[in-house]
Amino acid sequence: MNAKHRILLVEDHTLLRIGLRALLCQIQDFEVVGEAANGREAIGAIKELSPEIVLMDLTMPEMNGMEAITQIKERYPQVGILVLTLHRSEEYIHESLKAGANGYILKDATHEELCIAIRSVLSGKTYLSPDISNKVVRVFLAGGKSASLAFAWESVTSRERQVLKMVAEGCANKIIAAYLSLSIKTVEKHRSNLMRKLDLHNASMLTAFAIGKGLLSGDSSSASDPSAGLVQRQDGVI
Amino acid sequence: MNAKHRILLVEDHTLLRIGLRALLCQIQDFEVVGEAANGREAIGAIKELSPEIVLMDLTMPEMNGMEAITQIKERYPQVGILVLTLHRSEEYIHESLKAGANGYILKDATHEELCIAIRSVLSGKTYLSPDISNKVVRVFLAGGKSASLAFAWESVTSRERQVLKMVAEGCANKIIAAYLSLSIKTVEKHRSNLMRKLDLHNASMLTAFAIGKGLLSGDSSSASDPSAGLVQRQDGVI
DNA sequence: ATGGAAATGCGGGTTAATACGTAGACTAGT
DNA sequence: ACTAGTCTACGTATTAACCCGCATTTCCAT
Repeated sequence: MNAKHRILLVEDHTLLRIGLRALLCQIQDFEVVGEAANGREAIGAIKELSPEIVLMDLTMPEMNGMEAITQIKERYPQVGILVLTLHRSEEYIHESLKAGANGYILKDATHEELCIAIRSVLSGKTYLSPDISNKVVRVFLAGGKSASLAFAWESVTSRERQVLKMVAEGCANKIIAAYLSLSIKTVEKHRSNLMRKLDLHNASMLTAFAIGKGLLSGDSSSASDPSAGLVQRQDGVI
Repeated sequence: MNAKHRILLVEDHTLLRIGLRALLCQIQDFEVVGEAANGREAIGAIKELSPEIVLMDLTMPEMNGMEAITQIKERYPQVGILVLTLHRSEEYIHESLKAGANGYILKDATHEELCIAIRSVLSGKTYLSPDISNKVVRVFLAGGKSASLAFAWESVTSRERQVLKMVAEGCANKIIAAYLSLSIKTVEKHRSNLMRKLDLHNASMLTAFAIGKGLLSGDSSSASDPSAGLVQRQDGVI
């Protein structure tokens, strides 16, 4: 009866990780048995430490949260996964829940909410932050309409993603064609297909979409670095 | 000699804030005298609590860190300000230091580094994370070349920013002209001036820049989700 | 007051992007 | 062998974007 609940923290921001540990250790029946700074470490840590629940960030180097969740749920389906992130977008929520997350809570939650969320997941329930559950409910009421965007995205082929990435980086069709050894006409076709599939109607929208998708500049910190996405490929020298 | 150093936490992510409090309270001579979730609250808290040092995030609602630092240093120049953020971009570093920050540390720093940074600022020194000081030195060696982007941005007029925002939202010139009651030619001119000033050469680059600058309120998913404006309250546990 | 910057607007011209239709080559699955 | 999907590519046409110079008005600061 004295056994503490074993918690694993997966979070790349060291200070937040240590802070969370300090916070959770104050709770009588919680025990932080380990920490990991990315998805790969997390999987190793689960094998070794067999925690009951994992608190997981989504945007991390090496292996991101979504992939990690998928792999963890494949190998250790009994482990509860509570996503702890700052991302409010339906994109992340949808992907996380689809990957098998048992809860989704925001980093601006309170201490109390975190505890409630952890206990919910420990007892087998699914916990969503109020903001998050609003979105989920709204999509549910809308008949999963916005899931159509996720569906549309899955219909985008890898070649098209490649083109999308370069478009978002500011490359002109001519540059993309040269870089990928294609005809401009082909690039235009890919671009046109992208816009049709995603229901976007110009280069700006494609760029905003790609950035939101995280196609540019791996980590979230440099996602808000104005100079990060603007690579020097516009020079045209390949 | 038993007086503890008075610390104020300014950070919008509640969990990190509480975690930091728990962390810093473990140090003998540190005392967290207050917390604030944005710049406006921070200024009020300083007036009331007169801390020696402020740990401040940069990206916050209501009033962001940069503005807050400027105002705090105007009114309470004796208060040390240590920026604690996840942003590694020269943009933020430059702006923060220019506004008067006494230190700049990243959220993936360790517990020990945080303590060292706080003590450095308390003793009147300037502390920069190793990664950060590297960048500062590099820019210094390059003769401040990359500060040119920050300078360029300041030369962008408010009307141009307005146009930039709409361009990044995917609006065509015609739409922008109608919305702002302008001639298409004028919009084209603003757009052209923006591209010249910022050294960007098409709509995609403008969009990426604007998103990096945080000119767009919503994320990409809500940008392509027409129903994203609706909100409703709902209980957390489902 | 007078110069400078900002905002607005036009003309003329070039280039790039977008829309739409068509179609061959290739791959993978049935 | 047949089918479906993707990647590739072209043609044609329209629209939007981009570049350059110039002019006007307003407003602010020296």
